[in-house]
Amino acid sequence: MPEPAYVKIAGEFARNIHTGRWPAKMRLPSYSQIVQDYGVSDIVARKAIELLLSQGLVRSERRRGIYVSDRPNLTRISPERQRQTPEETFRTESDQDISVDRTTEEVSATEEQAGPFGISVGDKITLVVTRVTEGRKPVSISDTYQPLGVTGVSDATHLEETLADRLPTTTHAEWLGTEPGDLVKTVHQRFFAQDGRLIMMSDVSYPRDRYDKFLFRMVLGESSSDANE
Amino acid sequence: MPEPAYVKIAGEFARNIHTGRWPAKMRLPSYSQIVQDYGVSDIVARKAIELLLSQGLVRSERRRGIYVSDRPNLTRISPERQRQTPEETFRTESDQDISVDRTTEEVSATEEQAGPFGISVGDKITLVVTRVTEGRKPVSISDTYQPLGVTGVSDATHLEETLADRLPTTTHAEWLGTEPGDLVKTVHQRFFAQDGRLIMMSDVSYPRDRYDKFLFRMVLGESSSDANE
DNA sequence: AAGTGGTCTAGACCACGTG
DNA sequence: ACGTGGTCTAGACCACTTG
Repeated sequence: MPEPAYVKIAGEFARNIHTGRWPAKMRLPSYSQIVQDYGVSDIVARKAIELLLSQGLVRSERRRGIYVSDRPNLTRISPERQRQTPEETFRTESDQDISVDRTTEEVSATEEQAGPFGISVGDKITLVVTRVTEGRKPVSISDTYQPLGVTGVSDATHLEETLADRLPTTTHAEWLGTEPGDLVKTVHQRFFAQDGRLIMMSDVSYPRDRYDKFLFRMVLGESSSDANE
Repeated sequence: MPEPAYVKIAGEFARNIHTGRWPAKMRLPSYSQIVQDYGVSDIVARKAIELLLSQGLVRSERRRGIYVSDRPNLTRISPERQRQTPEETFRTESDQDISVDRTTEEVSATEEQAGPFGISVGDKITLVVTRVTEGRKPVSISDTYQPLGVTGVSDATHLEETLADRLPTTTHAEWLGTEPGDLVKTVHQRFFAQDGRLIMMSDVSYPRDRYDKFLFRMVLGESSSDANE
């Protein structure tokens, strides 16, 4: 039960990236190169790269090559980012051109929105789709729902964020340019007012190589016992 | 550019699981079964299963089979769980036998602990290793560090949790019984006192199929602007 | 003895980007 | 024209579990 070849190769590559020996955006050796360099077969090289892809360390551009992620150590921090506009948030994360595009429309609430908002299916709500690019590369797309008349979240005092790995909706997949079968990081947000009323809901998708980790700052209630799980 | 065969198969299986047609713990068709049923090759069947594995919908038991996750819809909720002991937390998540084992020792702080705690490398600190099993299956292992003399986190008022997908440490991998190259969900916790002092740090690992999603409840600061990213 | 999941080899075709 | 990443086939061996 020795370490499989693809784990060994992936480990070596990961170390190169973490230590900075392989800088951001560097092109990795191609599959055929790896096959030659390490004397392994095609599939071993692919499994190694796939391991890096699922950790978000590298990104694949079809027919061009595999590249080290743009910022392999970026952390998404909540809830601070909610006090800023997306422009501000992404600008602090980046040294490149950020572009934010919003489209607003009125749609009929489905079961998914009607339930949490406490309205009826078919009731009109506002949908804002926000698309963010960084230096021409899409980095985020979100669907934001609010009841008519409500604008912004200045009344919100509490935020719930749910993080999961999901197959993106077709709309999100198209915008992010992911391959069929590619998972994305999804953040589902719910903003609540002081009285517990739901003010806004948002579904955000990020490509897997966007963030290395997700940080959440929380306030603890009265008595916390021993914490370790 | 049609949908690849393995995405189609994985989608079909995922639907079966989400709708409950395939109940928790059910054994999936074996690779050779899938090959026959769908008239595809070995590698297509494997890529399909792998897609489910990375979403945590199924779990693989070597030489036994692929099984639907025990609770394919479980959510890990913070910070509520910090007010409970691990026994209580996992008990509410489960209908099975929960066993929690703790070992305490004194170790020398490495750079990783010394920095955040504001002590010197080599200073003694307390390390508590907590191992949790559910019905004989390991579901969590954590390394908890505290300065000597500090016990518990009753003074903590703030909690930071960082979520990431990582290759586990050897200790964690052994306990969880993961295969080489398997990623795990890691939660890095930091407990702070009112004055901002770091009281406790903890590194927790979960197998990929333990939680479907991670929920975090946060309090928003004064002025929140428009939130969509 | 048969079946299983995990690893691996040696090929192949396609659509597209680059030089 | 060539190299690229993505998909796919048809084999193989191993170590172990199950009947």
